[in-house]
Amino acid sequence: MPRPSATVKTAPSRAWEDYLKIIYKLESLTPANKGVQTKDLAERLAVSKASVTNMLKKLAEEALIQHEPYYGVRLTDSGRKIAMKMIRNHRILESYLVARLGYSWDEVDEEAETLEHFLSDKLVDRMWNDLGQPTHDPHGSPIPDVDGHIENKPLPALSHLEHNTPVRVARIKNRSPEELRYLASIGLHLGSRIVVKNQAPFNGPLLIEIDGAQLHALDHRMGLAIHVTPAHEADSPHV
Amino acid sequence: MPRPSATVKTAPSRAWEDYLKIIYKLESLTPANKGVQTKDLAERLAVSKASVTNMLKKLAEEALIQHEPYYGVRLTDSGRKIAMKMIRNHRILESYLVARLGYSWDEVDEEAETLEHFLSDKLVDRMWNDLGQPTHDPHGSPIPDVDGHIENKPLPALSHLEHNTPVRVARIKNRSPEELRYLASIGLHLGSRIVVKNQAPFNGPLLIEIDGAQLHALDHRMGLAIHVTPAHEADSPHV
DNA sequence: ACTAAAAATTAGCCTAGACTAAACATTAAA
DNA sequence: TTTAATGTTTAGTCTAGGCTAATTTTTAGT
Ligand SMILES: [Mn+2]
Ligand SMILES: [Mn+2]
Ligand SMILES: [Mn+2]
Ligand SMILES: [Mn+2]
Repeated sequence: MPRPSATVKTAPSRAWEDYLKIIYKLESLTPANKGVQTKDLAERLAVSKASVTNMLKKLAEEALIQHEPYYGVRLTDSGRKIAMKMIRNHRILESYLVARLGYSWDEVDEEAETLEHFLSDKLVDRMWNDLGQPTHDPHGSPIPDVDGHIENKPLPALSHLEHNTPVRVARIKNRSPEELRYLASIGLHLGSRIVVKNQAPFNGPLLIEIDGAQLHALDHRMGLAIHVTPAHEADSPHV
Repeated sequence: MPRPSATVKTAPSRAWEDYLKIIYKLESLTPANKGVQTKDLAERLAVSKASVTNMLKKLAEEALIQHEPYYGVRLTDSGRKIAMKMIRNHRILESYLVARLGYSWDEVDEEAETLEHFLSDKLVDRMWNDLGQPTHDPHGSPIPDVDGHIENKPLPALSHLEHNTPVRVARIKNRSPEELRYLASIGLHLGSRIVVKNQAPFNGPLLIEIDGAQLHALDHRMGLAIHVTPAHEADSPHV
């Protein structure tokens, strides 16, 4: 590696960017009075807890995070900016692969997870413009703008809905390729009209109707990942 | 980094791939009885000679090259295969950026130099098919096929031509973005019809006519990088 | 044939970013 | 309130891939 001189500011590495991105994602799942935990980062990044501690020290030195030992970690503005850039790169690339190169929604994440770190601003910008400046990716997740602002409208999950109220699928979070393929196979896509008929007790499976057709039993955890808007609001919310 | 276990074969790193690619490129400039020199690799890769020696040892251990100390280095079949894959990735990406995202030929190399290492086979294949399975990149360089075979037709350079014989530009090798922009600015593109009117002595500049229009003085070294076919052979050879 | 220059290697060092094992701090349970 | 479990940090290692300085080998010039 070309040794980065002490004075010249070197670009953040792939590792740093992934840490910052995951911290961002875990922040939203963290109670407001706590920071993101070392353990959770270690788990998501598939790395030892000691490695996380070690990296957090470096990120804190560069003022990308605030790290209070034993309390947890929070992004600073500059750290958040880098995280948002990764998410923007990721989601625009995923959108492009689906729209222009025939990828399906279960294939894009793997590709994007690596490439997000190596796409130039120019390339991301050109893909985004070529697509008509989309605001959401193929999973319905919002694309941050170039300044790092992101839509943050909380949408209810299928598992938390009143029964017999029609809704439309607006976003599907964090599912594995296998699960995404399964959803597609039962006809559940972004924009699908869903009616929850019933939920079995003890966090049991949901019974749902998809586009007025067949009933399907859907695992409770899957229902947590599927976020919806009221059916009347927008017929096909983003895409 | 996830420690690669001793038994599981790990993918070659970016550094290894760049070494193999540059070795491939230097092989064609090396006399048949010699190997590629450490010094030349160090220069092209912008690393120290000691670093090269060090890496060559590792590449030789994996049987990607044959390294005879003080003599030089040659690719093995498996090393060449990796080199060709990088060149294929690089050239297909460059082609795609020009054809689909409005890049000009001077902008693509920087992007491709990094991304070549991170593109999946699937993505490269889809870009290639989307483009209609091109055989040459935007600089006229041949694209290796998936098995690593590459067209190897030696084309004469402008600097070595008979005067007053019309030719067409078929390939432009290894020029900087600045030089490529200059060539475009004087109307010299792939497929341009050129007549060399004169060459000043002592490797002096060439006097050339471009598409029957104005005369331009062209530096001898630039003329070495511009390769041509006879004007009658194909009107617009690849592109 | 001898010597000087060029090229290559060796030896020793460094940083990034992993790891394990052990020590320490906090929280939850008894 | 003491203890056990959980989470975090520290200490010490390791590999990849760089570096410089010193040494060795080859090549070229006289
Ligand atoms: Mn994704
Ligand atoms: Mn990533
Ligand atoms: Mn190139
Ligand atoms: Mn490269």
